[in-house]
Amino acid sequence: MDRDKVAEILVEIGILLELKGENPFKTRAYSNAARALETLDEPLQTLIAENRLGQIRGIGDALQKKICELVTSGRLPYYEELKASFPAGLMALLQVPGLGPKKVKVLYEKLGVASMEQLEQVCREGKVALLAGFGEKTQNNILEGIKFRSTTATRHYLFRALALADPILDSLRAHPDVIRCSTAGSVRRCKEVIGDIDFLVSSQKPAEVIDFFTRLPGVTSVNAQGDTKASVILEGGIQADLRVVSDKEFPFALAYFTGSKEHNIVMRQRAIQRGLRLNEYGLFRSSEETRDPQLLVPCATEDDIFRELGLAPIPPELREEIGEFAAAERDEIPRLLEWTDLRGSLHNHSNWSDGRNTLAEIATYMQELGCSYWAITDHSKSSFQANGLQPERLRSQLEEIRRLNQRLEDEGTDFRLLTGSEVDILNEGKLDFENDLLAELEVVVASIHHGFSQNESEMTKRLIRAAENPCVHILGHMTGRLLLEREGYKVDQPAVIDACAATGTWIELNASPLRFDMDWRLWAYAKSKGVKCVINCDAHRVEHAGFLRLGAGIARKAWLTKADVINTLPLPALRQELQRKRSR
DNA sequence: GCCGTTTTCGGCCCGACTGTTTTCAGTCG
Repeated sequence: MDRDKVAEILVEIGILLELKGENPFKTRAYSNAARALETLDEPLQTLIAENRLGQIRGIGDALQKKICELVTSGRLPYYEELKASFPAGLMALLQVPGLGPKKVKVLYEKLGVASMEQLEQVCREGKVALLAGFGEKTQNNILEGIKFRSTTATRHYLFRALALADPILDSLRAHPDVIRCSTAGSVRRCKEVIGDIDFLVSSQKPAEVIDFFTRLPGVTSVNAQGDTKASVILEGGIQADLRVVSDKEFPFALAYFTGSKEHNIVMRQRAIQRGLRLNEYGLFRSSEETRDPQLLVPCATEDDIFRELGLAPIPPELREEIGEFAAAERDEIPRLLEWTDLRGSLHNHSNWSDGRNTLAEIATYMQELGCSYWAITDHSKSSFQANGLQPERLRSQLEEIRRLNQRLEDEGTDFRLLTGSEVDILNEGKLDFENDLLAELEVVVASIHHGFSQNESEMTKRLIRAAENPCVHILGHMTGRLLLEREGYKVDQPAVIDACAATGTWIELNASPLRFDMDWRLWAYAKSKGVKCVINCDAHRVEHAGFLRLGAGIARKAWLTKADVINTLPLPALRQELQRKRSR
């Protein structure tokens, strides 16, 4: 059994134990262990083989034994028995807003509720309101929650969240009673998908700001509204939360609400170790709960808080408790990539295959945007669904690109279109074009677009064989995943990374907000092997150039610097690097 | 179930809001 599946089961055990009413620290131990597994930077198999699993923080004797059992035998009777002790539909009830393990347990034990349908029925019959600890309002809220879940998704694309958040942030910023404001939460941490949008404001008149927020255009309903916070639903069903604090509290609240939860726990523990107490209102010289301003350690910004806790400032994107504390203690937080470091994209489409715009439109747009280059990598012939190019059409496209570039040169501009192809990786790793044609192209991206059902070992071999082709510069969207839509195909990504390291092949960070593939969690390994990243828009229309900014955000989350990313190079240096693999 | 500059037992991050209570439990972030 692989690592991700094991982590999934550990999370499930944690939830099942919560339903059983187990000690909350015990249940948390399971989700902590799952997280620890997800962020391993070496194969789980190796750790088990070398008996080093117990050295991982968060994995003790009991969990080590259970994980070994799962990996080696693929089964865990403890889990199976636990799972069998509850009906299958019970877990889903936890998805209803307002329902946690305690309430679900009561619903199950008192009313026999074991599915969403049964829950809806007992609510309609008025039975829920009669339970101890429940009431009319809870019953209605559950019905509302069921309805909400069935009509709107609970996870959203980052770019949708940003599109909603930016105008709200502008409105808040313009409000006379707002001193400082920011997004917080997963949006600020640049997670690939988000659950809700968090806003933080400092103000001396919180009531005015909260009232203003709940009446903003785009707000469809108000879930909760108090003295310091409000929760609303925006058009499209995305939940947005606002917190209002005093300006003195702002940096502490910003750090707190940016999270992640796991990151915050470590921050608090560090405070406790220093005889301090950290919460959203401040860092206090006290081991007791307090908000005494006399005891406050003054901090004007988040950076000051990190320094007080013996840490170099940690950028929001890195706050996932995946090694940022060790790095910040040693003052080794890298200077992360800025999106303005990027000079162009090396994987894009035109109307020659399934893109919207002509080559001339693309050249004009990208040049005006300030790019130095833009590769045209339309689909190859096997992607007939995407109007893939036959060799003859590709050769005539090359001609047109040369003519366009000549015109650009005559006009005295430095911007250039680069010729290229997103060539299909066929079954068994053969490419859709012969090498003599690929060798004529400046940029070759190799990607998988069909045959998704092959098993992991075949997929891995396909990708490795493509990487071994001297004409291939970049492996495109490694897993083919579409966020919130479909899982990627199974592939042993570390093995493919190893092959890229051995062959000098670059790996794409596909900046399409539906993909963000290869996943940010894997770049630390790639970087350790010396594999370079290319942040590509996979643009199908000129406006997709905006994806560069999102891709850079994900790259920051992956700890990447300017030096790790190929398309920060100016054109002459890029051309040299493109030649390098072919002359190996 | 994990963990140790409080070290092998007794802790484990912290506060706001809601609803059902009348002082608090559950949920959420």
